[in-house]
Amino acid sequence: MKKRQITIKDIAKSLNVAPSTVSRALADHPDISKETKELVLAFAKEHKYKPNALALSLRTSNTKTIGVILPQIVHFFFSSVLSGIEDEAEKAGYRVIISQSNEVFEREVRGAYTLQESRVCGVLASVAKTTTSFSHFQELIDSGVPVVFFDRICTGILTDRVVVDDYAGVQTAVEYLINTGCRRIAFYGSESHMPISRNRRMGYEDALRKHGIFVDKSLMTICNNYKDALAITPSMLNLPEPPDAFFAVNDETALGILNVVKAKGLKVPDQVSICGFTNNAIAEISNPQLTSVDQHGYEMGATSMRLLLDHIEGRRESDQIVNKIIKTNLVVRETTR
Amino acid sequence: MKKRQITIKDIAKSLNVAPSTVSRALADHPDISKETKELVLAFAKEHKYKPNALALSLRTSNTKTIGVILPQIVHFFFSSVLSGIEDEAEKAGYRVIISQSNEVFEREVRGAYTLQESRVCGVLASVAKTTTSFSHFQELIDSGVPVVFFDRICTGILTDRVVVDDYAGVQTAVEYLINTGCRRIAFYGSESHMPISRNRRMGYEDALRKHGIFVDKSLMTICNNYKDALAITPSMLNLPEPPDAFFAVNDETALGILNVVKAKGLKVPDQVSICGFTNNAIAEISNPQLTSVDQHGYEMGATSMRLLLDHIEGRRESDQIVNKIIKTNLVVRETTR
DNA sequence: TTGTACGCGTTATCAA
DNA sequence: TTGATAACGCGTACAA
Repeated sequence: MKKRQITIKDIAKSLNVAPSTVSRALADHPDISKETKELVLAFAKEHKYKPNALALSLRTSNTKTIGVILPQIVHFFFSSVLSGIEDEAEKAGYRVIISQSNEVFEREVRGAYTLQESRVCGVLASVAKTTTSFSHFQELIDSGVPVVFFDRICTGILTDRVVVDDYAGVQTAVEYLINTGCRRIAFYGSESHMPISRNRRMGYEDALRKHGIFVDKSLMTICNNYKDALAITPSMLNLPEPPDAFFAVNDETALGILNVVKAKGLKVPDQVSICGFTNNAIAEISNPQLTSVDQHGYEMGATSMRLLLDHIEGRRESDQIVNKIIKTNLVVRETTR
Repeated sequence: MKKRQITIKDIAKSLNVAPSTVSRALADHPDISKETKELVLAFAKEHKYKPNALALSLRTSNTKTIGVILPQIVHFFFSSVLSGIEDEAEKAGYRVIISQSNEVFEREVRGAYTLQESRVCGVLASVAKTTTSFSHFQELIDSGVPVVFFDRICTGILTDRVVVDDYAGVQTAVEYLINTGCRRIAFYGSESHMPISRNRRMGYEDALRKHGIFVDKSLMTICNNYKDALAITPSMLNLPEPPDAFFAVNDETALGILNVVKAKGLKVPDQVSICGFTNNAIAEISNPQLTSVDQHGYEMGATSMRLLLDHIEGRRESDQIVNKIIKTNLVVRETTR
């Protein structure tokens, strides 16, 4: 039951004028007489005329649309970023098409392809964990579609990036733990090849070294979710020299640790400090409230979008690459001294 | 530096054939000779030809795009729904444009308008709290754009709806509390005029009445976030006859209650039972783990999308209205007996 | 087997 | 002040 929407032609026919006249009247062109304008405007309003964005885009070669490729919408961090992107896009009069990869490489590629078919003006992307080949992104850039990577960037590709200062964020947090008296600090990280994972690990190691603390591999583990944290933490606590603090690369993991530690009867933060990363909504809600490194997802989204718009609207040399770094900040709550 | 993408015309010119020949070759039309086809396909592949979705949409009057209007992307429930929508849309070959209202009426209206300009094939919407006039949705429907409301529906408008069985969900949960020995059950709800709020309240009241328990207004309060729960709960506990159980319309609120109750030194669930709604990721992570009513956001999104597709692709009489109800289920964890 | 012409909805250009 | 025309990229009915 597809009802065709009313067009300029329809208005023209009904009013016995030329389509071009209607177009000009609607655009408030100075050449059009007051009477014709009023006539057209009244008719358009009555029949709820809405310009066809497709036809407009085709004519102007400008879709006023940007595409977002991200791993998972449901994650707090990514949905925060998306929210920032959408708010900023709407302010600038751009539409937003989303494509979630669900961490599946093939779907990410398909998404990039579809966005290009849609002739988006630009793409904001955060790559899937399984992605190791980046030609789908390179193809976008080669076709003249600006791409800005956020968070999970793509080192192989020369383009704008917006990242959080993972390294400094972790280092600051770990130093805080050290300064509050912790000496055996465990690190729960991701094994991935992605820069963010490496940066966080380095931030941890360097903080220890800076304070002359031995980097003990037995305190470092691959663990980045709640369930695994429940499974792994008991053995950590049973070490001959157990940790007196934990740093986790996300808040779910930190809460897993917290729950195990509490169940063991250890006092938080008196005997064990815990610090997470992201500053998820859950950090504030946990008990005791979780100390965490705020990743400012919303701001990252808004910043990425603004960067992309600079490109799209020609406010910047296109061959100039910008790397924005979003400052993290440590939100000290109750799981640390 | 907007580089124009390669078109069928470009290919035609380079290969000295007519555009229509290229078009047919790309579509694997039987009339085209093998040689020409191979020639065209090879050239297209080499130059990374991608069909222009705009031109195609304009020709076929079919954008293969759907629009989503929702209050806030960052909420766990809504991002779950969105994820379900996107997955189902991608399966069916549809693009997804998002528009978040941030609970602001004017922005919701603008979103509906923009989606109509984009000539979306259909719209999935959940209305803002501040929305009391619905003409922007009616206008979509009047223009032949099918609309499916999810969760926060619009009673004034005759169209498909997908809701969770709030009433039954709450009733079941409250009955569970009653059956496990609770008698003074507090209710933390929303004051809104929206059906979901009313349904939940009725589910609560009816469960009590069914079991011959007096509906005590002093146990019912307007409270639907963590902070307010921290503020309000102490006075609840100081009532002459304090509650022995709490039901909250979302999980953040339930956790606020939980934290206050624990701080008071009351045993959960021995002295006080607590039940939330949504079954947020945080429910599993809290300590003790929160009993909650699972709202199945992802499934709601997927179901809504499928319903919309039935409409769009003509698999259903367009004047027939469908109300889908997503069954909730009570996930009993550790905050209830 | 391939080419020509048209239309989808719009606006800029030129002509009247 | 208004109208006719062409073009954006594509597919298809019709002609060759």
